[in-house]
Amino acid sequence: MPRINYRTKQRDFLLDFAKSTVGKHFTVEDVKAYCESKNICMGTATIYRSLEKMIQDHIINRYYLDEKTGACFEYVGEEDGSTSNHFHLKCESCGKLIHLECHDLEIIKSHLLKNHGFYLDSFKTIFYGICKECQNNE
Amino acid sequence: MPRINYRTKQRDFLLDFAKSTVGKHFTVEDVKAYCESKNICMGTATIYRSLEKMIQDHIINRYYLDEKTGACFEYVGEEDGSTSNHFHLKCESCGKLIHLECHDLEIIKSHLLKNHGFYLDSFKTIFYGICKECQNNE
DNA sequence: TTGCGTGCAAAGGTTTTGCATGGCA
DNA sequence: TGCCATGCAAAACCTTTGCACGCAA
Repeated sequence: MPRINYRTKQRDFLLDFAKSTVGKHFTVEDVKAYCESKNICMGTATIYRSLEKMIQDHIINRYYLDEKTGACFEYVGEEDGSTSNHFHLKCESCGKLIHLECHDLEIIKSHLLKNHGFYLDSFKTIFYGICKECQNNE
Repeated sequence: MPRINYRTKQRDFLLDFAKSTVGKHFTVEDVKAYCESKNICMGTATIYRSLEKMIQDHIINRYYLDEKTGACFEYVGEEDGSTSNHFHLKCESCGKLIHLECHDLEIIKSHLLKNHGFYLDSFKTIFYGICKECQNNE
């Protein structure tokens, strides 16, 4: 596959949209809807191919949720790779994505590395569960 | 949808298969292959419908990995949900899924709950990173 | 000019649904 | 006997691929 990224209208557009969703996630369906609302034509294949490249460039992260059909994407381009104590919590009830800065959770990384030889990628990993608000509502 | 679970050959068969995979996960494809090897006929729709019911009955758990290979299922019927210490580690390099039983990781759950009010679903959460073997190869 | 990027359509794979039949309670 | 469960096939969906053309470098 090609390695070079040409700068195109579509790529710029998609990148702008992704940036506008910081702290949330979006789906391919969301991109399509946004394109339609802006009267911009972008083929489905292009969306998938562009997203795929951005994933490989670590600009975007992809993950799958249980409730939804289809993949979810999240913009992570501006995050500092050295902040290894940034974690993502995803509420399975309300869908909210929580960005958590917590030094204590460093113990997870070191424990996994020392005791199990596993280097944790805290950017990619998403902790699923139930947030405080949703616990109270139940 | 119907609430009652009739006891049928197919359901028993599927449950037996699920139990035989404790500590690992399986896919719909695995179920099909097992059926074929045992010369038992079970339609794809039946597999999906039965699995769906078992999920609702909390007998099995479903989660999605990054590859487009479809859903993964795991038998959890005999585990105690309140003290579950079963975690999933996924190697981003070789793709291996490691099922890890580790009491020490309980500290993650309690820390997230006490300090951040977040109830961690350790069945659904997948820790992404690099396994020991792949670290040595690099 | 080169060859990556794009749009369209078709293909591929997974999961769901409709319907008639089978089988548990 | 009532009604859920099943098998088959088709449909619904999401995602990928093939191909010709467009466009950035």
